[in-house]
Amino acid sequence: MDKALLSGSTAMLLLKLLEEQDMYGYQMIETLARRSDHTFDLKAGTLYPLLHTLEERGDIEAYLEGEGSTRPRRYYRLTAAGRGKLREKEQEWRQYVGAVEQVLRGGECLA
Amino acid sequence: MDKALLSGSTAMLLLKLLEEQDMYGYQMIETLARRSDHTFDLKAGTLYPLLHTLEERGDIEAYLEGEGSTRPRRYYRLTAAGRGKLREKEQEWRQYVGAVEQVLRGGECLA
DNA sequence: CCTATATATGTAGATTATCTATATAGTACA
DNA sequence: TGTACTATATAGATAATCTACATATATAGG
Repeated sequence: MDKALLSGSTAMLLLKLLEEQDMYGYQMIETLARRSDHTFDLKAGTLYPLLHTLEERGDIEAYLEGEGSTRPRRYYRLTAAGRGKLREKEQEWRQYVGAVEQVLRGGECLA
Repeated sequence: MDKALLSGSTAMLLLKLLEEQDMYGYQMIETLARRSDHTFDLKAGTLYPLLHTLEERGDIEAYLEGEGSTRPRRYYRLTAAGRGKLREKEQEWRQYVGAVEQVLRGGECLA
């Protein structure tokens, strides 16, 4: 699988996961891998910096769960702004896929 | 339009165009723009280096047309190897799109 | 005639998103 | 005891795009 194809849509996928339920980083990696039949095996070194960027932009918010315990997890929740971003990105995605399909469909519609 | 989404699929689109007919660089930019309703407005600075790379890899071959005239055009043709690459990339593309759709479809199929 | 725009190809440098590798540390199992 | 899995994080490398610049011909309008 060419990793370059993933470029640009990772943030959309993460926001989508968080729209369904709050999650921590490692859980997102697992969920994406499972749901995509391992087409997306996001690396930790890709995910965590991306989460930090999304948090800085105000698209997601972090909170610690199980703070007293030995291993607190850093959960993320989608903000209202993040929900808007998700809608935008979904629309862009549809447009992009449609455009590629139109090229692949080929000469029939050369106009 | 987020340019990052384009990443990785540009080569596939160019190979596809050349499968239909031989083309020169500028013509590919125009054809992609027209056929995608300007979702893909590939820049010259993106296209030409990419064409050179594809040529080095043996996926496409160049030849000059109108060599005597004032402005000869550099046409490209798809090689047998390039045709194979195109089939591979199309398959990867289908898999990638399917995986994204499965994530966007959401919690219904969390398994 | 001159100038701006379109055609046509090309290179250099910046940006961005991914990757790999490394670091740290608790938990589970053999 | 040690190996693998869970969990988060940073640093540096790689790859693909972009913008900006460079060059040159053709065409259309003032």
